[in-house]
Amino acid sequence: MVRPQSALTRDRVVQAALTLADADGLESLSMRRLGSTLGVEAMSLYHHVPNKDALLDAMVDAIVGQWGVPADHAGNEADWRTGVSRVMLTAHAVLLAHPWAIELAGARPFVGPGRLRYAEGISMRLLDAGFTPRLAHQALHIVDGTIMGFSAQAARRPTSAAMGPMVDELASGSLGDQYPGITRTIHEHHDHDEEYAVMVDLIVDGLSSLLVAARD
Amino acid sequence: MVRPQSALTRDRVVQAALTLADADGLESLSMRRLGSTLGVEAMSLYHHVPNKDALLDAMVDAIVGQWGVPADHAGNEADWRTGVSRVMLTAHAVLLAHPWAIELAGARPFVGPGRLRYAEGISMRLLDAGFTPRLAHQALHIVDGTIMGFSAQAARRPTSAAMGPMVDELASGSLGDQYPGITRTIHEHHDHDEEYAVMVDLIVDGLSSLLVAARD
DNA sequence: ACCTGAACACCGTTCAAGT
DNA sequence: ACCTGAACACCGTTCAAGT
Repeated sequence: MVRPQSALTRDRVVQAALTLADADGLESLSMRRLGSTLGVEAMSLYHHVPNKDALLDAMVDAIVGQWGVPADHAGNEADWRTGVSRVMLTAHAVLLAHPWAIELAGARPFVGPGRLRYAEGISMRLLDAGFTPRLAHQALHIVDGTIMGFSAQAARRPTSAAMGPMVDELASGSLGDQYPGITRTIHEHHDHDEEYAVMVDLIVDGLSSLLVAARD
Repeated sequence: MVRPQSALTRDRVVQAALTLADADGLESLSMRRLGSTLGVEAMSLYHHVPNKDALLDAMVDAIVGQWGVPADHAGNEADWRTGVSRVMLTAHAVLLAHPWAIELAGARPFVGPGRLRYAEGISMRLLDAGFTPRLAHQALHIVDGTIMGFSAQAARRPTSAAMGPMVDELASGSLGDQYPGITRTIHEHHDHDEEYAVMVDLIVDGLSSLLVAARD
């Protein structure tokens, strides 16, 4: 009668999947392997999750749910910039801590509670600041696209092997005739986080302009 | 002695893969299936392509190579904005015509001739316009991230089934208490191409500000 | 109700064998 | 040199069977 404390639940399955993906990457996440980390046959998982796609959706939603929401700033409308910037920076950091989530999030349109929490946070903050519903909608897409696009760049492991032989040739300068522009810029060392901060400012400034323009 | 006109080449393999992915999606692209569209066993493909990953890299590079390069504008430096905008718009259109390329491009760091052509085009145009190498480098990342992030949004087929049940509930207004912000904005019909055009302007304006700031 | 084992219809890739 | 067939080590998922 005593229900074993190790009873499977949907939540334990998702958590174990997150742990496995963090440790060994997405390509190691098979139902059989996931089952074995839970001490159970693969087929048992199907009692708690309809199929692997649903599991992947739940994993992404758990990550997006960690992006947070803009703080309230005690009714200071002008501070929507701080709030939105902060969420964009947090989202980027969270994605980099779970790089597998980036390609998944880019490919799956699933909307769950985690994504809604984030979207609601941004939308509400912008509406409070005087954005029209239409402009808030567009701003959410802009914020979203920026987070995903920039995070994808940072997450792709730039190993020489994965990037291919041309990058080494570029770096050595031997392709200077054919690609003079990139040859001149490729050695600019870039602090990705700093670049992202510049991008976030650029976006928030842009949204600010859209807001002002819409007021006239 | 007559070499059969149907001889396999790396190029024919890649072309067939593009056609297959366009027609049936990435999940239908298996080596066995690809072989059969070429009238050949799967294993023959390995004489022209080292493995499937290399094939995927070649496919993405073929698509990125279609993004084009900024026109020269007869030495009119101020027109870097037109040139960069045009490439961003073309890139988006090309990606939407081959949606499978978006998730691939987001996941693979491979740099081939197609990507170099695009990167060289943008870099050169910016350097000509007076961007420092450092700023041109950063601008390329910004342009790249914007293209990928926004295209990913547009490419995810937003079928009700794939997005999950919460979107329908939101649309019906039944989650208005929990998510008042998105409930207020979700019905803003958005023309995605128009939104992207706004985003491109926002980015180009931002780059312009960075250029001006760097001059002081 | 929950878990299992065998099975089905696939994968990418190897390797020795054919021409 | 190029193509093949069989095989290996996997997949996600079904289904009937166990408790």
